[in-house]
Amino acid sequence: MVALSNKMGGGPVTTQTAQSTRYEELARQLTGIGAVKRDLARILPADCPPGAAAVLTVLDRHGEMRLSRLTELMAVDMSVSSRHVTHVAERGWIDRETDPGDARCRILRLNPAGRAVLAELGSRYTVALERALADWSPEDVDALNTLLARLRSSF
Amino acid sequence: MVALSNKMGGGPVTTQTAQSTRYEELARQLTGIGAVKRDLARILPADCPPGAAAVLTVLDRHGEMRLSRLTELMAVDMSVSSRHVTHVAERGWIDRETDPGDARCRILRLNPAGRAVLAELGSRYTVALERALADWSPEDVDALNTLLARLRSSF
DNA sequence: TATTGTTATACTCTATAACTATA
DNA sequence: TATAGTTATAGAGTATAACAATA
Repeated sequence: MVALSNKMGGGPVTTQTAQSTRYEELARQLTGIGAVKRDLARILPADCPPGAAAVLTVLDRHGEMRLSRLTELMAVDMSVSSRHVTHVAERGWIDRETDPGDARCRILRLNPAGRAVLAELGSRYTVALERALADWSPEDVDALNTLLARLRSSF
Repeated sequence: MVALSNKMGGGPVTTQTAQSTRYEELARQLTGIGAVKRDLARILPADCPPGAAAVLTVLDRHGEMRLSRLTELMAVDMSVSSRHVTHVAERGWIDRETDPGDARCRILRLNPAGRAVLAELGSRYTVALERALADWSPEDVDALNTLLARLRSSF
């Protein structure tokens, strides 16, 4: 790993300075990607802010769970996920059923109304991204997805 | 473009549903990347929040400019960049000099103090990313940088 | 009158800390 | 006593709209 990280993409061994630049560039790109995220957030329905959409998405992908696990998957503080969950529960998009094994916990479960919201979100995202990435090959989109997933798991 | 966007990466023609999934996956990944950004934001100096760091970075990359151009490059509303600029100017990291050609504008210019802050930021980012991405090849980091840059320009 | 910037206000996300209920 | 979750509070980012100054 150390040896590899000392090689440039297209050439021979490089300096520590060039190494730093590569990582600094990644930091810059991640900062800049905020604009893309803001653009996507703007297309959400008015009563479904990004945090609420994230709750629905995680429950759809990983199935029913307790708040502690949702918190872990969202990588935020539990106070944050708790508020987002309250938001989606108040709108009837998830059900909260007391955990039979531990009365302190409730099982969070996506319901049909939540699935409908999720379908609407997916549709809007798809329309927006299809338009923006019209000149991307599917392979490139997949490559970006793969690298982003790997980046997340590296943290 | 349309023909291409109807092919899967590793197989034959696919359905509209699978197409949507690819874009929805990208939306999910972009949402999830927020956790990485929060991690990186945590390593910033206390008096240099992400918005301030972004101002310094853009001025370093693109040279002196007026607020209107900075706003464009940061892809935010001018009210936002104006506040960030005030923040870094109050700390003496940039100079604001009246534009000779238009008294409404001021030229924003990174000064030595700002460059010192920027060097510190770069150092912290590099340390954090070197640790987190220890098992990444330089080629993969470069590939991610390239795709992220392309994503930004597609919006 | 149009443009550049600033500021007031409001909303969302986030974390820390104090608190409640249950194990 | 320890853990799951809630809520109060505060800080940061952002956008809209009203405003000031200059072109």
